Amino acid sequence: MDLTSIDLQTQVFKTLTHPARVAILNILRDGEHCVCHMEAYLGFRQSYISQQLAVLREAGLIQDRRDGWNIYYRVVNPQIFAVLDAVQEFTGQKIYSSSAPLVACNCPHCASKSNSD
Amino acid sequence: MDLTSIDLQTQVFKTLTHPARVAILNILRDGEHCVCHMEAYLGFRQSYISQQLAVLREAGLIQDRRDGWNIYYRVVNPQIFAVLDAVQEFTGQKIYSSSAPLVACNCPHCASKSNSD
DNA sequence: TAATCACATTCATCAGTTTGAATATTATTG
DNA sequence: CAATAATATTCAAACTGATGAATGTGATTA
Repeated sequence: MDLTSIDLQTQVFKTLTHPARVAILNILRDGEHCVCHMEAYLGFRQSYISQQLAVLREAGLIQDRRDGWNIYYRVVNPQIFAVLDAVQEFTGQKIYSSSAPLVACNCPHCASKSNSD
Repeated sequence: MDLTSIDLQTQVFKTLTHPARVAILNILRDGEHCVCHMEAYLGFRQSYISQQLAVLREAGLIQDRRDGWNIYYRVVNPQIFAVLDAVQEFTGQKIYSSSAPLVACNCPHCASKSNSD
């Protein structure tokens, strides 16, 4: 049997073994967000979040886009959410819906959202 | 936000980071199987498979049942297959269907199957 | 009860991951 | 071009997991 093709799958699982990384992906369910969001929402230091973002980026799970001062991250392939959904079903721990409210930071993206509310 | 509830999920992912363990779970898609199956099918030494089975067992993903000389393993909660399905979709690596043919070993279970063929 | 069969556990070494602290980079503004 | 804001990288110590070799256990048969 071909364990090589399974390696591709276990690599994905490896990337998902860290709570902060899973939390980040859950934040990205409703589209792109800047790093300051994750800082505000997760309460970790900036450098720590950047480390986890680097792991997710190198694993090919997320992409970044710069806009002025901010860098916005988004998921490359939304099918990753099906993996998160499945494990949430399995554990009975549905935490995030795709419309989960996020804490606002002072990036232009959030500022405009707050203004329009 | 509650990272504790995410820990439950990352624990599942941790258990799935090993190719042999994912392969074992895929073997268990079509019901219970004895250890000799996994030996025959995966080509690992018996003690190695037992080690991986212990990890899966301690993680609560599989259960065992003794019948004479053989010990049969089965998945506790079939929803785990949805997790495997999701990651196979994500990577584009659909390896196993639930009707994947298995190598026969000389346990009573397989012997009766081989006789009926 | 001794031998055997199927399976489990222990242990030690090696490799990879996590984590925090410190520092670097890059675009933007004045 | 100097200062600043947002984010990234590096490094080292502590921890965790993988692996193989050897051995243990427990049910079964003779």
